[in-house]
Amino acid sequence: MEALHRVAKKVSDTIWEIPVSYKEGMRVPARIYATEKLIKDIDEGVIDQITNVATLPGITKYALCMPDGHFGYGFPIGGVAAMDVEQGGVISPGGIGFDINCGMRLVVTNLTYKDVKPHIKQLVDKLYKSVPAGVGSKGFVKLSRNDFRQVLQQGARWCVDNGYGWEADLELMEENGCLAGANPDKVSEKAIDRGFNQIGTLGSGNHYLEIQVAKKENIYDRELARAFGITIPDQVVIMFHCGSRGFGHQVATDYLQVFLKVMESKYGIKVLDRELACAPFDSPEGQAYFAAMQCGINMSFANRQVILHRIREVFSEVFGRSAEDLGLEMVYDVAHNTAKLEQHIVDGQARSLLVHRKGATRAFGPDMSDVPEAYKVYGQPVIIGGSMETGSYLLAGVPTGDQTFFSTAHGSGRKMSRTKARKTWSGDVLQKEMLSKGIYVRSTSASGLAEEAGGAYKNVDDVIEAAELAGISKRVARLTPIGNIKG
DNA sequence: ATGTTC
Repeated sequence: MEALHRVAKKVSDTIWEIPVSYKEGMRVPARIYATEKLIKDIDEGVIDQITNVATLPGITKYALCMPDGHFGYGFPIGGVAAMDVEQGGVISPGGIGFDINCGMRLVVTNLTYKDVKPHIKQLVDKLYKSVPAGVGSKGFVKLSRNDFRQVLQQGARWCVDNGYGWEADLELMEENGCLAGANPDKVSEKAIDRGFNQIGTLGSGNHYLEIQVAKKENIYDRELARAFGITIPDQVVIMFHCGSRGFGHQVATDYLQVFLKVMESKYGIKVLDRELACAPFDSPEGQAYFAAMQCGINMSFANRQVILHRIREVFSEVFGRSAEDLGLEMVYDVAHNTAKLEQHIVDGQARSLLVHRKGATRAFGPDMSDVPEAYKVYGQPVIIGGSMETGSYLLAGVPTGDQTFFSTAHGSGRKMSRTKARKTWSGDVLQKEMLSKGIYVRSTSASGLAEEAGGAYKNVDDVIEAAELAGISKRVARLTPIGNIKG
């Protein structure tokens, strides 16, 4: 993009740095991760947004934008910002996203493409019924509001204790599927009302559940693939993408209002965009949002856990074998809309940082804390949802990820607005075209399907290449869709 | 993303 070439210094083939002189108030430079090829697809607005982020109190080292970055609410989607909580660092809902702990889960099977192909229509049709999708969808798990508060505190553990999943699942999730700081007392009744019947639901927009094939020619690192459970040629896997539904949305909405009231009057913080509303992490308001936001994180882990349970039921029914027998085991579960307190070394000093990742995935390298024992020597699995037409990726974190506080991309990244995508494609035609390409897709909404057309996204291969060249994650396997339920 | 404009 012309504008970025003009304002940024090219630090390497994949890093563009905008200096603090670009805009008054910038505390640190902004860095955008992209190859020359990707630069042309980056929204002009991303430059403005990421440099706004660079003015926030406590921001450390850089305001970062991942290679799938695009325009978002306040922060770009793909934004990463680490705030030093001992230096007045802030917490900002715009740096986390409305869909708190929107994330990805990947599950393997011991089936091959040949095994699954004759059943794909039946599998997708049954999954479509079992995993409610679309706006306003309700789950089959019937909870009281007080049960739901337990879910908010316990996350995926609640599900396993109540028959939705296996003990071994918990080990294979970011944070083991639960953050301890969640406090339901900091959540509004309205948020509880919106969320208590949404456990086990997919949602809408770019949320989906997909059956994919790890084609043998698309394995980039055989050792890592094996470690992560991809062991047979043309193995079938299941990937899904969803979040905290109306619950997380309400938590974000509630605290944006709280922060707007106190930000300037009580804390003297001025932001360049109201969408960057924030409060000091160490303030009562900041701590309350942090505790409520962790409820959103736990709700979302629980949501994905119940969906996994439903997937196991459907596969078991279709193949007439138990889920254990079908090898329906977790690879991993990653969050890509969070802020988490982490220790990082910055210029040789250990710092306590609140790392905002908004449309960005944590990608811890080998031997780091919270990487499951089974993956410790390899680094954390990173699950990248591409578009439903083109494909997705399994990656791993790498030691050189420290440059982004161990963060990488989260998906392909939109390059076309939803409005424009709706005008460009017809959902019905797209569905037929995808079927002819070997992808059986069902959606609650034809226009919603059109919004998610592959052409509305950047090329996922380019995004992943940029992340690998930059040294923030490495490719393990590319995954090809054969069936998709789109919310 | 979102009871898709409290």
